[in-house]
Amino acid sequence: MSQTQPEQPRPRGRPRGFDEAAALEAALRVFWACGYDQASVAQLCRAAGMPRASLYQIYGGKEGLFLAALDRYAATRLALVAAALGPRGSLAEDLRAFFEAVVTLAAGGADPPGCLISGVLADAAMTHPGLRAERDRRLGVLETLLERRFAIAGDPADPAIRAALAAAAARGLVLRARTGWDAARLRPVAAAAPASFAACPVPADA
Amino acid sequence: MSQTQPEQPRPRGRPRGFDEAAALEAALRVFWACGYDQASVAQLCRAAGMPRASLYQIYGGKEGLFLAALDRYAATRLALVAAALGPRGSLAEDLRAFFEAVVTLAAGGADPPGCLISGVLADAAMTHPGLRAERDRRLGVLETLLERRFAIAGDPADPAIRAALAAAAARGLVLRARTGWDAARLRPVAAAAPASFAACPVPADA
DNA sequence: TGATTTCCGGATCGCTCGTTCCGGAAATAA
DNA sequence: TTATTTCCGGAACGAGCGATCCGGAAATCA
Repeated sequence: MSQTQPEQPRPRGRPRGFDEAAALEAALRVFWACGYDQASVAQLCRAAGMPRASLYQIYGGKEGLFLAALDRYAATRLALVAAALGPRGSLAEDLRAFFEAVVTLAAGGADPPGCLISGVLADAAMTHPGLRAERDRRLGVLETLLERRFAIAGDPADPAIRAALAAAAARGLVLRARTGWDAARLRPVAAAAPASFAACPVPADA
Repeated sequence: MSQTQPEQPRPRGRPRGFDEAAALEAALRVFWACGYDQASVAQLCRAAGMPRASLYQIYGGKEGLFLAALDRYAATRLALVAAALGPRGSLAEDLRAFFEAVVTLAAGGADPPGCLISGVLADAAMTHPGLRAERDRRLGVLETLLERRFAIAGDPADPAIRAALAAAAARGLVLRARTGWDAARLRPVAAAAPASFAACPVPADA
């Protein structure tokens, strides 16, 4: 009861001198704040307290570290946004919670402004073909989540189109957060979104 | 009547061996396709048919060339989007023309996908402080245009908020264009936007 | 024609980057 | 202790970047 030994009794040689999870979190925030290309390996190692050699040993390189950071980002940040959608109240109520979660994520203050996926990853994928598939997969998640929620609400129009439009609005808000708009300025805009995307009965092709 | 001599009789020394307007247009497209940092001076000069020395002579450097490209972009591309807003018809009709112009600009096929301002400039400003003011000014133009149009329509709610939301949706569409969505895929989403932003009577704070 | 002004092509300079390599240090296993 | 395995700190490499410089070439002016 004095010690917990959840897994292996001990690795073999000299143990690591840094906390892997804390290092990944620090690297994630550097990528988030600076962007993929502008975050230098030296800066990442310094912030993470991780030796250069260990970065290449564990993640294979800068790109591998970035992919691991994306996983952590999805698990710790996007999970909150996804949970806000997930049906709890009316469509308008859940959309309200969703857009509020988006504003908190993008301009909450605790983390760098903007979004690691729609901002940093989407941009990095333009010049690093190895990140294209990751970008397409990660971006598609939001449309899928919204489409499911619209479908549950029995929305009369094509849920995929409503989802794509709501996702676009969310990403436009996030872009504004990255350009300096704070939460107080974004919140009234986000508050107007549910009425636009849920209250309107139908896109009205007539 | 055989020749037109609009301005100076002649510059003094050896004349330039390239067309300045065509060179700027070519540089604009390189920035648009590659991004600011990824567009190397060598690549810009090659595409523009402009010698390195002339670039520094005329524009002072890479950043000066980029600012000139932004001016050209606003004059030749954004003018179309602004004109679509009108006012020419009803609010819904003008919004329909606006979002269609946005899709054409961002995924029309003739130019690189995405937007030079909300994409390339917004990203470059993150790491080049000298571009921040330019970014804030250029981004604000769209909100201003939309706000004027909403105000003309006598929209019951705060026009600035409706404008910010519509601008966010437009930029989200543009982001999707940059990630590979073509015009055919974007158009139905854009077509659903006017009904969301114009038809709904009021954001409904109740 | 000769003098002057401007343009241009290429070499070069610092600088930063991601990556690799190597030897000493620290831990376990026998 | 001795042998073995793993981590770590720093030096070094090769490539690409933006920017500068210089001498020859091409045009106008006197």
